[in-house]
Formats: sequence, structure tokens, C-alpha cells
Amino acid sequence: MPELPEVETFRSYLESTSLWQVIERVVLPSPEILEGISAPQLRSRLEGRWFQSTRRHGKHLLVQLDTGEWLTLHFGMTGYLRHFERTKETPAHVRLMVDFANGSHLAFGCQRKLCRLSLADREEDFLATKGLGPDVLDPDFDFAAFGRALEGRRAMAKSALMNQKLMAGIGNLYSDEILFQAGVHPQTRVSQLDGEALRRIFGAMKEVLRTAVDLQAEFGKFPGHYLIPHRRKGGECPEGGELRRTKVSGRTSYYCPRCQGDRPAS
DNA sequence: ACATTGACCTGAGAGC
DNA sequence: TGCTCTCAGGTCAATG
Repeated sequence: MPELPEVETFRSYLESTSLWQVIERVVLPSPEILEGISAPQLRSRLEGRWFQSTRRHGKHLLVQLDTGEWLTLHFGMTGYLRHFERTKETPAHVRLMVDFANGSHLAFGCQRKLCRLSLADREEDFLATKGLGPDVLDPDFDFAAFGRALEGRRAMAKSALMNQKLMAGIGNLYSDEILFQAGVHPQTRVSQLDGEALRRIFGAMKEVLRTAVDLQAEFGKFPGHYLIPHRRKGGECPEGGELRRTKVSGRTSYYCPRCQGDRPAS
């Protein structure tokens, strides 16, 4: 479930807990989540070094070492990050444990093994290898860039928003929220959207994601007119009426037939 | 080239 | 109560 707002929250958490401490020991209990590097290799590149800065691109967290290399973390859908000051706690499903010389430690884990770890020389190389589009909260990703990303696409609006190659950061939950706020049916084809609808989607995208980041992705704190807190079987639209549940390219989607139309515009 | 589907993964919750 | 089955969703390979 970690989408852009959750990953941004993890980024600032790591930033405020884990920088500038010498890494004494690294444990990698699940080497199968490593991408392009072996456990012994990764251990030897981390031990004795320290984290010096963080970045985020879409749903990826990048942590720069003092060597200049980047440790990249992807949370899959159940990923988490936890830092412990003193007690040596080991949460369930830990995939990376970092023990710092100051006695604290950082755990990265995920219940399902859909999280990933890798090491990259340069940020640009990593993004290019992954084929990621621009981060959707990057100020350079403006309405013109948004339009270019969607140009000539025939996919459904929801699928396009979730396509990390077109733009990075939006997943299943936030795509539903964005389209709800924009009043657009999730199965509307991108090619059917007029300029005004594109504007509304773009505006909702920035607004929803900024709000979620500010609220540290805690759904309980979301504004009353947001869909996400109501996004469950039998859930009610904040404007009244029952939400509808359907599949859009294999993903469970919620929408309001009154606010977004009961079938895709064509 | 682009769009869509299924596999991967594991535990919670549904349903019988 | 206890078992089995479905489903959750991020990504990527396979298929259309």
C-alpha cells in the first residue's frame, strides 16, 4: 500500500532517525528481495559507512551513503521502516536490519516479500533502469508535462495514473481518490478526456498528494470530503449514496456513480 | 508500441 | 469452531 505519501513519510522518518551514524552491522535475512546484488556484497558496501541524505522518487526511497552510492528501498505493498533507540527489537518480517555504532538500529521489512532493495552508483541510472516517469509531486511536473505524459494514450484514466513509466508515485488507493475528487469515472479512456477534465485530474492529483503528505498519510486525519476513509465494501460516498466497487485492469476500484458517472464517458 | 492479465507473496477475513 | 478459499496491491513478464 505504500504509495507516494507513505514513502515520503518513511523518507522523513529515516532522515530524522538514521543519518550520520556509522553502520556497524547489517543483517539480510531474505536475500530474495535483493535486486542486482548479493547479500555479502551489500553487507560489505554498507558496513563501516553511514547514511548522509535521502531522496524519494515516486514510491522509491533512496538513501545516499557517504561513498556517494545509493541504497534504494521499495516497500511493495506491506513494507515498513522502524527505528529503535536502545532496545534490540526485531519486528516480524524484517528483511534488512541495520545496527548503528551508537546502539540504535533501523529495521526495513515487509510481510509479503514484495519489497525490494538494491544499490546504485547514481540516482539517474537507477531511475533510468527502472524506466520511471517523473515524480508526480516534482514542481517540474506541471500541467504541460502531465499532458505530454498522457498524450496519445488509450488506457483507462485510472491505469494511466498508476503507470509508473508515465508518472511515478500513484497507486491503487490514491488513483481512486484523485479521480473521485476530479469527478471522473475511473474507466474513462484518457483519449476521451477533454482539457477541463485533464485540468481537474491534474489539480486533484497535486492537491490530494500534498494533503496526504502533510497528514503523514494517516487516513483517519483526511478531510471529510475524501474518499479513502470510506473506501471499503458497502462504504458511503461523502456526498451521500453508496460507493460502487469494480475491477479496473485487475485492481479493485471504488467510485461514486453520482459524482463520477455510473459508466465511463465515451 | 501499447494495453491488459497473471504470477509472485502471505496472512486476514469471509464463507461454509 | 475450524477449515478452505479469496483477496489485498506493487511490479514485471507474458500475452493480446
